[in-house]
Amino acid sequence: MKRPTITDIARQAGVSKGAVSYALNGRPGVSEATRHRITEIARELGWSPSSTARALSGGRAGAIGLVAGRPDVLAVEPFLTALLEGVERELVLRVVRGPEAELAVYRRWRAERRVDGVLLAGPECAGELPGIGLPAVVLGGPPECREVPSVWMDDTAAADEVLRYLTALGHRRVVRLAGPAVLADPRVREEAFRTAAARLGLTEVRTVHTGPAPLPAAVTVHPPGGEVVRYPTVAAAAAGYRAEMATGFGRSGGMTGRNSGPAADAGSAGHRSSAGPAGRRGEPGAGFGRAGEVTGYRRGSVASAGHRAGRGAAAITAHPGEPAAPRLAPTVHSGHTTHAAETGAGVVRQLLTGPQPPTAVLCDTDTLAVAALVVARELGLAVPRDLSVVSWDDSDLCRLVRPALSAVRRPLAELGGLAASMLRDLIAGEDVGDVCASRPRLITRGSTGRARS
DNA sequence: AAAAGAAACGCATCGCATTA
DNA sequence: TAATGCGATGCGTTTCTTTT
Repeated sequence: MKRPTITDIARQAGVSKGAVSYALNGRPGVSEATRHRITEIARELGWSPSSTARALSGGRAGAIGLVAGRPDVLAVEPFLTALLEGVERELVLRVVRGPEAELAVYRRWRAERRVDGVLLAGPECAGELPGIGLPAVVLGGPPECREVPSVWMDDTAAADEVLRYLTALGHRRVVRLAGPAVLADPRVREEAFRTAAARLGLTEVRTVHTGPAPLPAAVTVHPPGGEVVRYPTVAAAAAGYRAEMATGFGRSGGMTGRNSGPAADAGSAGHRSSAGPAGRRGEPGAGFGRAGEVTGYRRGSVASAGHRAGRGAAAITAHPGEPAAPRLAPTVHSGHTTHAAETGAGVVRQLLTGPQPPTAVLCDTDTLAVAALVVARELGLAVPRDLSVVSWDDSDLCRLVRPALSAVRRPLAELGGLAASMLRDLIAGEDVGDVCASRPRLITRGSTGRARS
């Protein structure tokens, strides 16, 4: 049976389609009696608006988009459900691998007018969105890109609360397991962690990366013999760099052919867990200048982050000194771990069986935290007697495992709601600023206890 | 003020005319 | 006869202009 339209309602009510539209949209232009009659007939006929017709008439898709990178993480991390609970809008969801694929989706959505705007699950592509012409809001990240507003969470306060709590329990050797966090910028978390540790005088805390290392906030490419170019994001740098390569960097010298340079294989190595020339993962090494600036960023580093930059050996400089950007790992290695939990478990095993094992671990995701629990059990360690575990994500998983995990509860639904609201305003042409969601809170459960002396 | 009527939105599809 | 090009039409809704 054909679905009823406003034409059917108009015919039955003896009015024009325009009158029906006004009546059903609560707009002035019809009498209350006519409005009531039209509303009743619409209800009797079971009318509901056609979204395609509205999109046709209004020039709007009536939906927003979310591109989720790191499908492996999505498969196991429950954050998305909590986030979407807050969004409460028609949402087009797409899963891709890597920033380039993500940007391609945005361009296609824009060309097809598939969505009116997008929520960005990270800051990597934010700098590109204004150029593409899609209104966007960055989720979870810090206010970093001036063109794109962010809705973010105060990880600094959360890190402070966690470290204070652990310190009060006597913990001094604390390791942060930095995983492939999806809705937070790992650089901000790292900075928050370091700052809080410094404030508490904790000298034995450190970060170990179990997934991709943080990406730089801004990138400068120094092509051999060419003009220095500055890009707001790694994605932009890779795209620009590739374009430059196509034209041969002004046909200058310096092209040494395929896989030139010491880091040329970084991209083809798949998931690399080791750091660059400095050796230890997650710590600055050779090629680093003073704190806050990294020089000599190698081609392979960018390529491995999902941006195949092409051939050549241009020097690439990351600028973590840009807003809210702490120190960087020396090499941006494999952008996408395929088995986050297994990788995390391996790292925890190394930590706990090595010299000076930590008495507490703070895990970026609940999956990592569960992996830590499992490994501790494998090694015959009791949680929390021998090891305290804190998750930086509080999902159902944290309550289901035994012992239940102490966790930082982040306001994900609130974040989603705020982001959707900001995006709606942005689409309507209003000015939107950065917004900070409620402060994350530490929920203590059975996985944390006094440090073993 | 209330209501009617027409135009517009973007795209797919159809039918007709023209050409090879 | 087949292929191609082009204009007309319809879909459902909103919005603007005109009329009562």
